[in-house]
Amino acid sequence: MPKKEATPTRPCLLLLDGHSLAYRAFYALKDANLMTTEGQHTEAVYGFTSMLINVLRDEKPTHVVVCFDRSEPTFRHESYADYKANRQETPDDFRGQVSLIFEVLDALRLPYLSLAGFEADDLIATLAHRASERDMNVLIVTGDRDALQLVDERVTLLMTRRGISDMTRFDPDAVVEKYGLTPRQYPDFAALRGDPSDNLPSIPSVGEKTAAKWVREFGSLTELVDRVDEVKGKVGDKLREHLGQVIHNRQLTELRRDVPLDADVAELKMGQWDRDEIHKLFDTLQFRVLRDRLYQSIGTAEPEAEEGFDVEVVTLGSGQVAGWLAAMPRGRAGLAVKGVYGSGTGRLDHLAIAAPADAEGRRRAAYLGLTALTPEDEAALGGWLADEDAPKALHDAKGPLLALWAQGLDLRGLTCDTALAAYLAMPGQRSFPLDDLVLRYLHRELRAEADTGGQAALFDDPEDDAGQELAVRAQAVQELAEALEAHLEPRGGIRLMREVELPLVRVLAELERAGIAADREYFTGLEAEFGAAVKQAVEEAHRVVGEQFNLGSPKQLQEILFVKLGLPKTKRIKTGYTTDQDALAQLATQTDNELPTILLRHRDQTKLRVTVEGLIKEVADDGRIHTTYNQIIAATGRLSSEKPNLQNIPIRTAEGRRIREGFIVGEGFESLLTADYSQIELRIMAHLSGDEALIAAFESGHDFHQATASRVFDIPPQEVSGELRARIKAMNYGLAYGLSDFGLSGQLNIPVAEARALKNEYFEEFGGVRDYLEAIVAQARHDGYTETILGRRRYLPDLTSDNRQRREMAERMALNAPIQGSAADIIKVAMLHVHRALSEGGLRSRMLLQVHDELVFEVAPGELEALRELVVGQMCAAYELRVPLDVSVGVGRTWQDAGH
DNA sequence: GAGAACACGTA
DNA sequence: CGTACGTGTTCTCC
Repeated sequence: MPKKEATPTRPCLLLLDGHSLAYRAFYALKDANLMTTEGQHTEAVYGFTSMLINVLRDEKPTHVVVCFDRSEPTFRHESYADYKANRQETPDDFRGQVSLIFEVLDALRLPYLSLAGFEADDLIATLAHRASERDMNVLIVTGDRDALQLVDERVTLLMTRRGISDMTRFDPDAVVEKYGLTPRQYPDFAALRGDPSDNLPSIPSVGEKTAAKWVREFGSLTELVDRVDEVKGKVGDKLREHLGQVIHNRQLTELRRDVPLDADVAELKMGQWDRDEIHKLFDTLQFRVLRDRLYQSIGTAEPEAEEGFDVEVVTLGSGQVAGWLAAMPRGRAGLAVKGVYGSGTGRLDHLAIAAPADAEGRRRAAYLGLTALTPEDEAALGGWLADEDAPKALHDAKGPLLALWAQGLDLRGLTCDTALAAYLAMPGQRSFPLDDLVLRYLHRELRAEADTGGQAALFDDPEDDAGQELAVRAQAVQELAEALEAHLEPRGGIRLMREVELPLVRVLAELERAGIAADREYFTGLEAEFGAAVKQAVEEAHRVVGEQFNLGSPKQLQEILFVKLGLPKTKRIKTGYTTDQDALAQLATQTDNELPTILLRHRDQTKLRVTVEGLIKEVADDGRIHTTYNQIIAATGRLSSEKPNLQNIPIRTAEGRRIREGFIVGEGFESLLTADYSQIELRIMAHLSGDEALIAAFESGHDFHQATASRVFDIPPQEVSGELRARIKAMNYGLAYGLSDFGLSGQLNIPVAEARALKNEYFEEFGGVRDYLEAIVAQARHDGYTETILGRRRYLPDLTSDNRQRREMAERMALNAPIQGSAADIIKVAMLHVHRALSEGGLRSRMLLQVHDELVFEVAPGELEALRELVVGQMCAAYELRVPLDVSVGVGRTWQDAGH
């Protein structure tokens, strides 16, 4: 086999409009008033550099150049004396910053250009044109809308929206979607509309709407001019009257693609920057944080992997799907999708399927659009996707699954989800981008392998680029699935993936699709109520202090509390002294000042108001809230919930519980049912430690905390006071978190010595627990990881760290991970079993939410008792511990009523 | 403007 | 100086 050269699918040229971005940055940061100690303003150079770092990190261009305007008049000024005549003079604070930007670019070894008589836009147009001709992709970054005319299949525009980094990405479709016009039509539209910023006059009573309508109707300005008599009414007269001016506008709006530049686009390659020079320059500019960001994001030149992916991809046209699928070799296919999904729904537009290697070792892939399938194609594809016996691998399948469901398709036969597999292999990582995994496990780049020598024609059609890209992903997923399975196999992770995590994807998708019904009006009323309470607290606080201040600002609070009022100092934090709940409560009792109490109420009510606001925003058109569960975030194996987070809805206070009344039973259902495990983590601790006394406490039939307290203090259970029970409860729970004597003393408000004594008394009775906790840390230090009852690992390299703080942190994690993680394992198994039993039992009731140790169901009419029995039965039997699992159930119209 | 810090809700 | 999360607001960057 001839060695293939490692070139990316296609080189990418990044073109930036220097002045446009510098101005944006300057105005965005003007209020921040950034300057060096010598008084040199740095808003523009700071903002520009910050944006540049982000774009380089996110887009990884191969070539780059920054274009600047010049002070000399341009050909536009010659043609139109008033061109940009209304521009305000450059602000004083901005002066000098452009030359600093040049210095930054020099240090970064990035080229920049300007040419007398032309604007940066024209240079960009010219370079984009040249790059396109050389088959490069182009990415333009500017705040100038005139650049929209340059967008085509090869040229993408990133336009700054408000500041500098909030950018909209424009490909041709996006331009049409946003403006209802093609990129080519945009300058026609701009000429008709006029442009106040360039001082181009507009036609009286013709605004954006009319201008856009004409261009759409006639197709182009030329056509409109030819048939100008067809435009009826007063606006028609106005148009005819100002036609000359419009045509002149049009000439000025056109960007020149033939600027006489010496630059050869192929030579604008990204190079390595000068570390020394960057250090010196950033020292002068006093860019401390920015330097760290630079080194972090692009500082470590990533190890270049040599190879990409060899894929033969065909774009399947009408009627070709069935045949291609039928001819696919046996084995597991890789799948990659393009589309949007989330919040329980979605829509896919393209799909790539990477077939397993055939007998000769050839790998073929197909790329197909989902929007224009023939009925036959759709049937063939749908059949294959839903075929349990056609094995597939996908990266992060839950979203795509929801999208497919929304499109009337199903996905079965998933034998590996590479994101899940990677999560089990590296549970501490918080995200699993495909390109990173490919580099780590396959030692390759996520890109197509291009043949050397004039084969560029292969990819001439930009449409094919998209297909190629998606096919590469599909291929990567297919190979990655094998690699990750090979990695997990000897580590005991395969069963966990196949029997728990993978089947759970489907269950979670159903939860997300179902959502939970919300009472929007109720929430709105609640929001108003909390809002009023907030307002009142603010007024009271201002009155008490005698001045206006922002109660939401910890910084201002510190100033008021500790300086102005001179109240006792609280716990130190990075920025001074904490103003958190505990501290405020302490101040409230320590002093006569009523402010801490008011602040507490303000915090409280603000939090509730904000929570309700967040929920209202998330109510979908179906009147339900569809959260998204993240299965690959929590290092312990728990799920997390986002958009909105339904796992932290208040429950502790009466006011907070009112929010739960807004979660209601949906139409067609009878009630909500909640089922939660009582003290599951403590039961797991009893199981794992095997401590007979602890096990006995669970089997005693008494309240668990009461029973343990009775044993510690050697008194009959019924004589355990509330105070003693509370102490032991804190102890029971604290143990699983690695609670220190200090922490316990703080929590119970007792001296450290007393806390230590309490702990010793506890361990005298429950010595097995201490032995277990010590053993688990020792084992983890030895092996490098902890394990749950289902073999879920958590790696803790810091257990051998020299840094005491890090090491002790890791020790607490090691204590907690098997307990929290095993609880997560058990409820995941319970969810699978409940789900299966619901379907096998033919029940219409459905699972809606999971909150770590609680499941929420919607009860179909007449199914309450059957559901209760099924849920309790399945949850209790999910895993056999040395103590029984206990489940308590509540039923009601709202989540609050269903609580217990 | 982006990112860090703080604060706080749940299990 | 108790684990695991997600979200909102304010402040800093220089």
